[in-house]
Amino acid sequence: MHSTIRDVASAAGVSKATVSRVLNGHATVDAILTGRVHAAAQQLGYRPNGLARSLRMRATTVIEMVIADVTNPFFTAMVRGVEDAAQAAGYSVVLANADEDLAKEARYIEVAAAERMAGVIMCPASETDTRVELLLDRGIPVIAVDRRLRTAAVDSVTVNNRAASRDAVAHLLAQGCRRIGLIGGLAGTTTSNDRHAGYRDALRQGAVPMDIDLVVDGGFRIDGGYEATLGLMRRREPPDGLFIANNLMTLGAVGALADAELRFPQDVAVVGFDDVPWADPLRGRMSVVSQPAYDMGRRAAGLLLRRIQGEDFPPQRLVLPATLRIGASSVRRPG
Amino acid sequence: MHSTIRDVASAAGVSKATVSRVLNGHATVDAILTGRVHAAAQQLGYRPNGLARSLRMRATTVIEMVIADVTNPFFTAMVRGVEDAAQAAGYSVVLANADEDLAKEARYIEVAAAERMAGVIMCPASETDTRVELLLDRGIPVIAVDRRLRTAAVDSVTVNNRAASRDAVAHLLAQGCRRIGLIGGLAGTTTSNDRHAGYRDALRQGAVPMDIDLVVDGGFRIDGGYEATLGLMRRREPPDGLFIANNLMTLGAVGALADAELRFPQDVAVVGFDDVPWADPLRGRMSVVSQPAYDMGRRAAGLLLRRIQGEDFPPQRLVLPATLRIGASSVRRPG
DNA sequence: CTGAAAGCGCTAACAT
DNA sequence: ATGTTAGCGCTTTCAG
Repeated sequence: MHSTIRDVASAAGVSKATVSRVLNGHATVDAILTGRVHAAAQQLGYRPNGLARSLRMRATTVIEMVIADVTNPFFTAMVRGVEDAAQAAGYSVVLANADEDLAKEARYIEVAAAERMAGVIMCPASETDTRVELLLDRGIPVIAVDRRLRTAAVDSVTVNNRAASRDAVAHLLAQGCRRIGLIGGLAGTTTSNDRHAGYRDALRQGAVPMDIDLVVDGGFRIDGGYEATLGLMRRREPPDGLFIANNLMTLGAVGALADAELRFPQDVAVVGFDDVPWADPLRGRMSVVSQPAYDMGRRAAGLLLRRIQGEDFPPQRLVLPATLRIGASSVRRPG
Repeated sequence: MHSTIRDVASAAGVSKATVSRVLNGHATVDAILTGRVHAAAQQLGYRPNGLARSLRMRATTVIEMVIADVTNPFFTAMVRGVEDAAQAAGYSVVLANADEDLAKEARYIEVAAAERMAGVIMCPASETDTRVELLLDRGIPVIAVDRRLRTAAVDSVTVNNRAASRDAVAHLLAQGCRRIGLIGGLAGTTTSNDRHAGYRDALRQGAVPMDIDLVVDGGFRIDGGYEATLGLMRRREPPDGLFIANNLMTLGAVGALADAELRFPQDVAVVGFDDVPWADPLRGRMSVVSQPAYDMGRRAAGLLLRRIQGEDFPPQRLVLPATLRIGASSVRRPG
């Protein structure tokens, strides 16, 4: 079926070692033999068996990226960054969709461990329960991106979630909002916690008492955002401002407000975290905290590649800036 | 670092063969030895090396899914279908993002070939130039999904693109449209060709002359749809109807119409192919041809699994139904 | 029922 | 500069 290095060797009249040397350029080989090897390989359509090679070299050239939700463009933008950096270094990256589900995530971690992948970049589904030790125990380097891990001393690439969230909520206060609702993310993730903390910071600084009834979780999903918003806006005393902890939930919120026949910013001022995907229908309208997704991916890959190459350095915690970008959805008074 | 089968064997006081037999349940092994093996494996945290196992067994348990564009929810919905079917059969699926780029696609095909993946499901970037032979030559089964391949006798799972497109355009004609623009996809893909053909079919059936100036390509991308729409609507004689060959381009078109201060269906009636992602902001408004994305993935995986298991049958061409779902965006006259 | 040995395809000492 | 050999970790005959 498929030819092996052995077939190439005998076709070229040399030893397997010579074929290997020619194809990997590790040592200098006589020009004429080199030619014969290339010709034979070409003619036989030879492709090295990566499995055998990896087994022997105790190293793969594939990176696994475990993302929390393939349908979220924020993650797919990160993927692009990872791919570009990895491919420039000769690695390919395969994606695994954990779907915010610890069991699925664990399965993909097992795959990476079993296939002895070169390294793993992941957005952990949980700060504490993600089974990253299965990788670390085997010496497979791991980088956490977007969300940190509490369990282990792994490098992370995140944004300043807390400060950016504080700014966002402070902006709502400056617009005159006094009852600001929080649509939170997935409990157990650092992004969710940090954004929540930023919300509290802003209220404290603004000397606005926190009303626990205005804090609802949406699980980082469209439906969650939809339900949470509807729930909040149907209260006897609905909020006059809304801070929403991710892009998907913001979309859900927009849908919910439309269904409830409420307008923003008139009925409720809205700020979301992360750019809203497919923003065209809402173009320029939404106020959001914008994140450098592509760059986060690139930096994470850079860190991972250094670890893969065996470089040793203390665990890094890269924090990139996320910035509030104000659109119409939150502006209630001029200036 | 990580323990091998050898370590487990000596810890349990048995041979490697016995460990293998216990762990794979292939043969009956004495209960007491079985217990010792499990205990040793557990205690050492033993995980089989998938590379070595695959090398030996000449078979992996990983499926690669090459998708044309990770940012398109249509593809990610298919991914879910593939994952569910594959995992039920004990396979895991890794994703590769070809980004509608033949070079990237080829690289991921090489990865699948090198890693001897069990099989590949792909949405080929080109009907003719996608290098599937690299897989087929190595006996790795391939299923084309969403788009067919012309090159080889590979199974495919698609929808009735042509007929559904004809219906969509016929619907626009029934609304009184006489100058219907087509925003086409990516040249070289069967979906693009078939949807184009359906458009022509409808015009012919409706005895409406085709105006080549109304046919523009948008490359299946948001920007492409945006530019194409803007270009069409700025003509001296702009179209009164628009058929748009995929969801992303429909979003771009919606944005373009907003920017041009045109309303639909009043100024131009619009039908798109495939559900519009994040439809909430447009909820219920868009007329679209709806595709069973999840099911396409599931069926593709089913076919692939049969091929992987060595079953031999003539190349299948599964065609699932796509159906026109009429919303407000295209309705101009009652009834 | 269990162990010894061979071998999957490759690379890297070690010889020559 | 090239060939020979050993071995990566696993499964699977083949003996016993």
